[in-house]
Amino acid sequence: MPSLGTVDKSPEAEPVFAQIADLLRAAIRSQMFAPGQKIPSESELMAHFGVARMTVREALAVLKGEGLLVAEHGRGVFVRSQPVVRRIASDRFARAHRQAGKAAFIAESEGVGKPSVDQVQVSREKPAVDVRVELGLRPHASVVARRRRYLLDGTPVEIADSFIPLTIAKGTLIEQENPGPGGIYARIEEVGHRLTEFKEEVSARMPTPEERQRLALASGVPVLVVRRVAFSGDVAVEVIDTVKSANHYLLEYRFPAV
Amino acid sequence: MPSLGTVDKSPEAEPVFAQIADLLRAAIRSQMFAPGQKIPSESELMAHFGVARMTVREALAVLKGEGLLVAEHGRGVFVRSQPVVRRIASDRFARAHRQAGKAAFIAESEGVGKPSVDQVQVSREKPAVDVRVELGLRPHASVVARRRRYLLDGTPVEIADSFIPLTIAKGTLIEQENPGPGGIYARIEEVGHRLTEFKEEVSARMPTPEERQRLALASGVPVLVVRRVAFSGDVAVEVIDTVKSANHYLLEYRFPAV
DNA sequence: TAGTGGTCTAGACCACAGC
DNA sequence: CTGTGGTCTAGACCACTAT
Repeated sequence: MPSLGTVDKSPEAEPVFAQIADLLRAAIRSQMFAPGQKIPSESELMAHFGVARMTVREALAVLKGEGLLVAEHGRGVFVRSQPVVRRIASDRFARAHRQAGKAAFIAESEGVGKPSVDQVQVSREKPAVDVRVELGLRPHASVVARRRRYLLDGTPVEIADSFIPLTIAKGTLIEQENPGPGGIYARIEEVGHRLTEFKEEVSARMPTPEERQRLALASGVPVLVVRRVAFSGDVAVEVIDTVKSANHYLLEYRFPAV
Repeated sequence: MPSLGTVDKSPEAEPVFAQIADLLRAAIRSQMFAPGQKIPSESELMAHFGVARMTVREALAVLKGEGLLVAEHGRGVFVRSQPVVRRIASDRFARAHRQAGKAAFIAESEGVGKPSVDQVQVSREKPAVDVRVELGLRPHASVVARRRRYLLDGTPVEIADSFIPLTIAKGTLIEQENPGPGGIYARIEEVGHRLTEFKEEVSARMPTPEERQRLALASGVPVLVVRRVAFSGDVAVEVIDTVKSANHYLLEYRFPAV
């Protein structure tokens, strides 16, 4: 084991677990432990620092929470290798893509990996209040809800729930599992709602347990929460709520100076 | 203490700490424990579930990591009250704001709170490689770096590091602590670089310890990382790296369908 | 089988908040 | 002073991985 330094156990010093976390963090940053590499076992760290196991584990918990380490049961603790980031430009909704039969997720996946979709659920329902207001619907109006998960090379990267007013989606392929070439937006334009503008609201938070499970997130990985509203003139024709693994996404926006 | 249910300690059941975390999470979601309210103490939870203290603490650690709970030493553990979210639209860089003497952070703070800036550091330096490439500079070119922290009603919300080519900033107010009315962008336009476009790249991750300290972040709060590049025609005139508390920000972008 | 991390116990002493 | 959470010890048994 490479030299990790020692800790100061005097009462006025920092907590020992914090010192160990700092030393390990510095070792990782300095590449003493490279991404993907195994760090010393808990037993070795106990011996090296002369502390109890829980103290070592607390230090490791700090670094797992920062997303720097991942544990693999029975194998060891490893430095998390940096993820491949997907750069998504805001032209991913270009009409040219739709006319070429590409839905947005397929367009943005080009050159990154093989896109796929699963856990598709389509239903008619009463929308939540905020969705209803965003769509400008009357209190008892219905929407078609499309819920699904997107994967890249088999790795789940995004959960997406779309809501389209029933008056637009009724009887179209939007109500089927497979909405056809060009995706939902192509179908919406076919029934006469030419898309003119998008609005996206971006925030971040820690995932819920269900999101962690569906996105197969390691601890210490937040999610990007994006709500997009598609407009045809002044009328909103779709609201989509997406939850993206922050590991896999980098969103790019361009806008003119006005 | 309200009824929290019981745990199943049989070997084939879920780990006890996970069950306790689930029960507490459900109690919080169902408003049994409302935001800001104190949850039962560790001793009470130990007695209620009949487990050791470390088991209770592990359950609490899970919920702290999710951002649902915060501990206050000597007082108790509390349900985190939901933060005020700042909605920031992408017109915050409008020239009209600059001409009214408002820098971007002041413009975006209107109606939200009282903006302020501290920890200002201005220096000339060699930029990091990625900044240099983004600015299209030659290998030994220098930039003016402006580092500062933004606060809203005294609460730190954002760390921002700007880099402006020395050829643009030299001898202007950009090299002073206070860049004057309208901010940096006003000064850049004054020396003949009319801004035409912005690019923003948005991602999220857990904060480093330094960022946690400077932004006064509770555990379980990620940061939004935004790099913005300002363009005058084809030439990049500024790169700014911002780290924002995800608690306080909701970014809004609008873009036309093309 | 040996070594790893995952869970859990039953204590201890400390620092801080509030009465 | 009491009760709270923060830190730490020294064990135990389990589940998983690799050989």
